[in-house]
Amino acid sequence: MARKTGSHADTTRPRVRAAALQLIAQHGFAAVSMRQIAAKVGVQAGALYNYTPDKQTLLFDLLHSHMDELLTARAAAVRQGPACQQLEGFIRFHIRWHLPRGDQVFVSYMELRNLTPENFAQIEQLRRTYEDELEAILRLGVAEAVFVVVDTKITTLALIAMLTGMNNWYRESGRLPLALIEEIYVDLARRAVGVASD
Amino acid sequence: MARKTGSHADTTRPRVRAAALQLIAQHGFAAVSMRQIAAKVGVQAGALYNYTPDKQTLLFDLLHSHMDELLTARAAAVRQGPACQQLEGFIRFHIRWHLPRGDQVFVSYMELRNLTPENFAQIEQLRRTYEDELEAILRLGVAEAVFVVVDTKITTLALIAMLTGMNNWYRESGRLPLALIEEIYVDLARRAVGVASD
DNA sequence: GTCTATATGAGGATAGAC
DNA sequence: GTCTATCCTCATATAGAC
Repeated sequence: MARKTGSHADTTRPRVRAAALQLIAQHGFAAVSMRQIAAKVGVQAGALYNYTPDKQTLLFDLLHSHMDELLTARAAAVRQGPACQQLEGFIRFHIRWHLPRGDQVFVSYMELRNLTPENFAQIEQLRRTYEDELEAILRLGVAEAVFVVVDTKITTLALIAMLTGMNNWYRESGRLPLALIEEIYVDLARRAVGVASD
Repeated sequence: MARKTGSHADTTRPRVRAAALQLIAQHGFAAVSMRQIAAKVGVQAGALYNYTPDKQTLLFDLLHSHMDELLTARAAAVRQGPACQQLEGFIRFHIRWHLPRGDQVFVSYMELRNLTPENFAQIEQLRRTYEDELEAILRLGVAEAVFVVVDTKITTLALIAMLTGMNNWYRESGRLPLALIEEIYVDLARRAVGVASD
């Protein structure tokens, strides 16, 4: 496992990212040192600078990749049919994509304030794009007269918060199976937009 | 009269807490130095140690006070009547107590991982106590057969996440008046537990 | 690409004067 | 209670050998 020198860029780069992500999720960006990350990867601190110009860029790359992957996955999902069906699809997509990515989701949410203003603005725009996906569905449902929603923006934010909050407590070893939890959240979302459950 | 040195414990202590809270909310606990806090208070770093044995204890005190104040306020609120009325009361209480305390709420949520395990356990217990307040209402509603809820614990967590998420976007200068937002959330909560809105 | 060594600065915390 | 001065540790980032 421990080789002393040589070319390992292809394997080391993802390992740097993985180590950084895990440590930042556990301790927070500001509390994690480049030395800690290097130690987890198994290299010296100086070697990290082959993969990132500085610590800030490392954080930005992690968050940017996260949002890119999320939006790419969402774009690949089915987004057709009546609003009620699309809403259910969005909820299930969100849960299935976010729950297995605890560290990424946590870091992407908690470390926003450690981005420089320029980097923050970029990430925030991507986040907004994702939220707009849900709001568009709510608007569609209102237009179809199947959703009863006072304000689509507020309801969107409330639903997103509800969904994202799952990552704070969900554990695979928990009391309820994921399938049931998913059903509960689909039901909560349907109720939130004023659609009777089936 | 403006003295440069002397006894200012009564005024300095709350100023230390206020400065720490604001800086931590803005930059994060690990990123804030004792020197920064001292500068904001207008004293030298060493003087802070008259008010806290160390930085960790300062954070713990902030979070502990926050939870104490929350639970005290909640205990003083009306908690009688049918479940439907109690639910509405809880939602309004939560919003009215949390929204004006942006920094405290943010710090209390974001800095949990920077507590020592012992300190974390204490805060977590207080948080649980608060959540149990809401779950008790849901259980009551189910017992009264006016709420239709698959799982009271999950629904409790979903509602709390929805409510706490408000702090992330609500601004006094925002698009909608607080009174309307409150109505929307009361309505969302009612729908979540399966009660038709009025 | 990784190493060792280091420049340069900031961090938490303490001691002792006033 | 606050100040100044300082100890000691640790941080990010860079330079140059291999």
